[in-house]
Amino acid sequence: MIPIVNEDAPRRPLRADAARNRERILVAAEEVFARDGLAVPVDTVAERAGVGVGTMYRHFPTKEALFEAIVVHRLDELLELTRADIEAGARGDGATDRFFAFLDRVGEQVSLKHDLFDALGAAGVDLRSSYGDRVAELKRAVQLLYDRAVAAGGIRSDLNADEVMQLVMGVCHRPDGSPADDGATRRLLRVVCDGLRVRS
Amino acid sequence: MIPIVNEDAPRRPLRADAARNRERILVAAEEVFARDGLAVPVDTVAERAGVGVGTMYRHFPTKEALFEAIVVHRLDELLELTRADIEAGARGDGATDRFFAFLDRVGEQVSLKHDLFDALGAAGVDLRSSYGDRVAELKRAVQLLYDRAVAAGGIRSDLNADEVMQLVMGVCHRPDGSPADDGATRRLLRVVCDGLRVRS
DNA sequence: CACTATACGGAACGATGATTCCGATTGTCA
DNA sequence: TGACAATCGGAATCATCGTTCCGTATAGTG
Repeated sequence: MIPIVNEDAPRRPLRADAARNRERILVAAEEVFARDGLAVPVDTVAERAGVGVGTMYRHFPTKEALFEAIVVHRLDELLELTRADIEAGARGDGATDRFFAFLDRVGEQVSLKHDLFDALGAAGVDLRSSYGDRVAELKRAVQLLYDRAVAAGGIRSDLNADEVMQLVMGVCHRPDGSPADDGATRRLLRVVCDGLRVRS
Repeated sequence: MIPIVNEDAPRRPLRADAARNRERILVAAEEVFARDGLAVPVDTVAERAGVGVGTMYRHFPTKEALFEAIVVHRLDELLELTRADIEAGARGDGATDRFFAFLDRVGEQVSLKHDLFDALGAAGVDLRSSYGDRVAELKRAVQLLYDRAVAAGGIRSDLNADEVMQLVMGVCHRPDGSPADDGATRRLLRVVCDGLRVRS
């Protein structure tokens, strides 16, 4: 129950070079994971950061840990936007459009950040990751916005948050070496959104 | 230009046990690749076939080669159905429904056979695989059925075969350890099809 | 400036998975 | 049935990748 050590308070400030390297590693990892997802070898990140692997492992005890650091950051950004959407809180006519705009945003992130896709994909399978609660929150947000749009009468009611996520993720995912986007992803997402609308 | 040996004609008939093992390997691979996709270790296939890895490698010089044998078979089945659809050849009212039924079939295969997904996904990236021409044919078929449905006035016209495939594949793909289906996939595909319809 | 705790780099290690090799086995044919 | 080529099985090998270790370098401090 009571943790032996307080993990939140750093024992002491990092040495200057250590702090610098930690930052470099995070920046490099953000780029590399975005491009190639979790599959990329750790050496790639280290090289890109201009740092030895040993250094990486001092800062992040495991590849997973580094990945999680990135993904948690990504999810926090996404949740920030989401909260804005929720609080803007249209329940009337705006609800449907707001929901679609939200899906657009999620879709854009997923198609841009390969790591987000991997994380959310894996999250479906195992929710015990350290960002599991954030994923749960995201899912709750999706469900809430979806329910509001349903209540506003704009979209079909026979889905749930998981299924909506599967639609967006599936459609917006871009396989590894695929060429530039030129708006195809957005167009596809629009097809899905049209499909969600109630038949007029 | 002229091949030194004719690869199509087997030098001599296979020995009885060899033929039996070859068949077992194919059966095992079909099951295992369907369940786990290309990611599964070759030993799993060998074990399932009740055969040593060495035996596998005598029959298929590479993991890729075995995988291709399976996928080519899968694609041929799919193309068979597709040709039936094409020749049934409705150009009028039926074209849209026929197109959707076709997508249903593709979606079902993709969600059932994990290997098909891997193969088609990779095919987008590198078309030089030995089944590349079959994929190309499938794509042509999709385009044809799509064009007919568009001509019949049933669906939107701003997509192409690649994009239609991406929609279906993304939506129907089932991540590795995911639970049983209970019709969710079909429901999602229906959303997509509704999205493809022209607004009434 | 010297001293030491901290941090660094990258070679070495361990696990996993594809592929190769070779002594043992077995089908086929006379 | 005996001989032999085809085939088999699975241990050994090679490559990749995550992780650990340890000798070296350096920021911080007096």
